[in-house]
Amino acid sequence: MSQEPLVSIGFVAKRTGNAVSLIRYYANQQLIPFIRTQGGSRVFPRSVIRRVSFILIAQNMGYSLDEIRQLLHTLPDKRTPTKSDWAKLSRVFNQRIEQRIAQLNELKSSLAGCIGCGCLSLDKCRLYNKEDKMAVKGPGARYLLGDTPILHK
Amino acid sequence: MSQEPLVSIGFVAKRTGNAVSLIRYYANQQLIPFIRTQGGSRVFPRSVIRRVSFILIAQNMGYSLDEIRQLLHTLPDKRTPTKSDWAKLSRVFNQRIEQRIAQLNELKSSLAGCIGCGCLSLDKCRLYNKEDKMAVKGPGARYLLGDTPILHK
DNA sequence: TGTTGATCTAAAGTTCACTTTAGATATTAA
DNA sequence: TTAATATCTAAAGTGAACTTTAGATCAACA
Repeated sequence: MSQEPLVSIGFVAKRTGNAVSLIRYYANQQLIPFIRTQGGSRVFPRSVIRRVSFILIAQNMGYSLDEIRQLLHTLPDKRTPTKSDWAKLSRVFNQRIEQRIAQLNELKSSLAGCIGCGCLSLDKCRLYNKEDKMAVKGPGARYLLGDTPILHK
Repeated sequence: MSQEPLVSIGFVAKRTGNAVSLIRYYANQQLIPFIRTQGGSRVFPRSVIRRVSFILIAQNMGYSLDEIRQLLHTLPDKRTPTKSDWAKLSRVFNQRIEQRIAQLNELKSSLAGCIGCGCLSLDKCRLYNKEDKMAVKGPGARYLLGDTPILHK
């Protein structure tokens, strides 16, 4: 396959700061590649450390493991991902970060507008979630910070 | 108690864009106040709509329902929260938003530094999580984006 | 008055993301 | 070689945040 050095599950666990059971779980979930020794133990290309790190960050960003699996499928299976493979992936990722930051900024001003100053107008206060999975988990539209329009007269 | 208009569970559900079961759940979880009609139905002060909205936003920010319960306990039990009650709460909240934005910006530059440009140095790439609950769920330190120092020679 | 539709309860079920358990086999270090 | 440590599997358990189910009661209106 590749000349990449192979590492044990314990090594990966320690290096990424996680439990061995988690690494095994990710392996079983097809999130990280591995091969077996003659004895049956999993061994991993060293690059899975990077991959696990990516998974953790993506989770922190609100991606589910399923979505992460999709994302990682853009990486090559047969060879060790190169810098440019990762770079491509991280560009997508960066967009999400930007999006999320924008969202939080919006939230901030909404809070200021709706709660802070006491403006209760529906127009200004109601934030409509437009299908952004990262914004609000779960399906369907949700009205945020929307108090009743009755107060609005 | 108060002269605030009372609304049904279905009304709250519709107004906040959620299932009735969720509103009932939050009520049972002591996240939103309610009283009973003679017949046994829950009725809510209209202000719970605002409260529910707050819960949804806070969840989106990464707070657990437990933490949200804590946050909401700073609101008055006996009277309808005033603008300044909410304002106080939203200040705390705003700090978290700021924090989170800062964190995402850090993540962005780390991604640029570690993945984008191919710098694999451990010093630059490893992000140590310092107990920030919002940053990374789960206990203990996690090393993010940390690939091996061996490549660093 | 009847009949829809809303609400009730308690308990069980669901999904996600893991961890734990138990007993077996492998690998490494002394 | 022996003992300690690491890893294996399959299955069950966990906790958070809900939803679903079933059967009963309540409320609104034609």
